[in-house]
Amino acid sequence: MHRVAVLAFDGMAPFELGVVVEVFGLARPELAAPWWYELEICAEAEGPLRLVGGAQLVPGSGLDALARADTVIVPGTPDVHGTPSDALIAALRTAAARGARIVSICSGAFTLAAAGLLDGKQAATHWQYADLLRRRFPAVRVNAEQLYLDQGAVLTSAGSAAGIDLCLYLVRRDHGAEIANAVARRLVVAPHRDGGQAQFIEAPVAPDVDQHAIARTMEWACGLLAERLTVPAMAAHAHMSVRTFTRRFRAASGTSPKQWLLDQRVAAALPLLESSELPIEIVASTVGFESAVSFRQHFARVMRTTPSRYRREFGIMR
DNA sequence: AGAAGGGGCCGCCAAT
DNA sequence: ACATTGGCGGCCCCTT
Repeated sequence: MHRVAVLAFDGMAPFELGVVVEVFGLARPELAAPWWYELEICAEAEGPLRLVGGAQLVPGSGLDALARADTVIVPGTPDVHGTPSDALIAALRTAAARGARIVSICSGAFTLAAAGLLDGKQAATHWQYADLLRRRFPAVRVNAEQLYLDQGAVLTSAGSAAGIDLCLYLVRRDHGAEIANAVARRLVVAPHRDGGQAQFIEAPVAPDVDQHAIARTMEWACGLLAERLTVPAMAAHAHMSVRTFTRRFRAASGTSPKQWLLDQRVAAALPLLESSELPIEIVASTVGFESAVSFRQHFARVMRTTPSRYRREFGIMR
């Protein structure tokens, strides 16, 4: 059993709380995980806390929850210019010193930084706040490029939705990709999306209706990963010229078709690495790579490890 | 490991 | 006047 404590603040947005509840707060008896999480929503004040949108929240516990948590999650603070109370800072420091995993979402990085937990460490935050975070806490190495960053005991994530990616990543670390993918499927989100926030800066809101056409072609392509898929073939499936297809594809997804394909192939390889003992060569060709060499190359780019190291870490035969 | 060949990406622009 | 399309070409990165 693993206790997760998530902090709630007066004036917070309910979404980030919801993300954490979805991933850690729901029972998942269908998943065949040897253990699951126990979630506590806690707050400094006894509440009721006001949430953006007008609802009120009565937290289940106080800061004492941080003293028994294995993972502490700090969502975005409503006030990026303010300073957390001494009590909160002390509770966070104690938890960290005890060995608890400390996690922030969006502007929650400000709270961690104020507690000194990010000194000398790399940290992700929402791109709008990156400069402010740098200025207020020069000891923090702000990285505005990544969706989330794993610094071992301290993990930070960018905008609110990147909190989903980070929470799924934690599940992957704890239970392996197969379980994490199952949770992702239940939430109907991508099990893993690659790095950058740049795509969202360029296209903050998903554009128009032909999103749908692109999505259908993506789905079609996912079923044919093992085949030799070319961009012209995908364009033909979408009934578009190659030029229009690549243009719409980028607008809808933030990447190019080929890049997306490669990422999908890597993602498809994860469960094979985890729960089979197929040689790397076979895994590579099964998910559509022409050679093990290029598989290793793209695997490293996306996952920042080698396939065999990944298998050793997350494989069922661990 | 490193180089050559080829497909993919995207800025540019004329045409619609 | 303005937006969208799709061919072209050169650079880039993937593959071999």
